[in-house]
Amino acid sequence: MMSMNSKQPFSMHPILHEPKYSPLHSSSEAIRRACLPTHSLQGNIFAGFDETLLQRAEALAAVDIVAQKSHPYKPDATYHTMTTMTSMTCTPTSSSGHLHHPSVLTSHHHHHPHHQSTQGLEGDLLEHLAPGISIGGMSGTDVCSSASHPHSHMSAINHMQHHHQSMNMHPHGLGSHTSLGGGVDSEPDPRELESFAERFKQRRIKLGVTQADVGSALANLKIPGVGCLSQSTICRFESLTLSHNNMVALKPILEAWLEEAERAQREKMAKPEIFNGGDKKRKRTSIAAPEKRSLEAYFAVQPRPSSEKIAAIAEKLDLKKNVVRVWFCNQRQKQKRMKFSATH
DNA sequence: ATGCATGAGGA
DNA sequence: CCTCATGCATA
Repeated sequence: MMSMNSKQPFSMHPILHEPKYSPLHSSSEAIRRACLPTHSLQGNIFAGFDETLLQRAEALAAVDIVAQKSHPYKPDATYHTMTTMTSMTCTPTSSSGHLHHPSVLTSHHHHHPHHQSTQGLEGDLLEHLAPGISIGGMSGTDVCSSASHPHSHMSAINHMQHHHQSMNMHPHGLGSHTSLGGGVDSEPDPRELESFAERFKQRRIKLGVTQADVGSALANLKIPGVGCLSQSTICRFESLTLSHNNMVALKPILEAWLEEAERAQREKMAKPEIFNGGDKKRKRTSIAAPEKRSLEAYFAVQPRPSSEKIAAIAEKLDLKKNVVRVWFCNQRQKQKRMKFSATH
């Protein structure tokens, strides 16, 4: 309905890239892979019929189109994976499968202390927390600004030369090992995350702050290891469309922001001032519907095609190989994304 | 709210 | 090359 998207300042510089944090990859990966065997079977079957595979998939895709009105076929095999003959086994409750500790995010990052300070520090404070509801007026456009290159980007949050030891814990959250007495690592409790996300969104709206504002303001909180985040991420957090680990990692940060923002608002209200800055940049390649249908069909049969197959698919669909590869990566990510709403 | 993309880090 | 966390550009 209403897109409260009033601005999207930031765009960070691609200059720093140093070490990096180390999430919990391997573990979840291992688990995931352990669940794959099912595919191998069919993988072998199809291995000798590459073309058959492709044709079959395409045919499937074609059927899809027609089927939309005649059969109860679902065009988005993507999320259902295998409509045909595969029955993935260990995925259902996979949610619990890949949750480990929230060691994500850690960072360094230099934030420029920008601010042309308009007035006292109060306004400043507010601006920091919510660039949109600031008093002095222009604030929005300074957070992690730097726009310019049509492609500059990189991960903002991360590293810290700390040893990212895997003191991982189980979905019980009793790690408890002395890691700060704040709440940096909370319990991997899905329900808590879910309710927090809802609360967060509501209070955020109450504050009259957009998702983009939150993302920007985050950098000003100067929480060790935290820079700004994009509107996308805030949105995904609120809608729980992030991985569990990601949610767990972001929660304390957003929680901190929320508290500060509300505190700031309490001590001084301001008039919302809207600012907009617009500058265009990169162009997003869009995959046409037909191609997308084919890709989905391929994905249904083989979510992880080899380089060769990707190349073949790319050629058949007349798409760049990399586009196809990335598409598959993204599909996999989507397929795995935590939809606790469904499983919890 | 989402689609396509980048990149670090891990094998 | 993959996974994961994130982001820009869009619908």
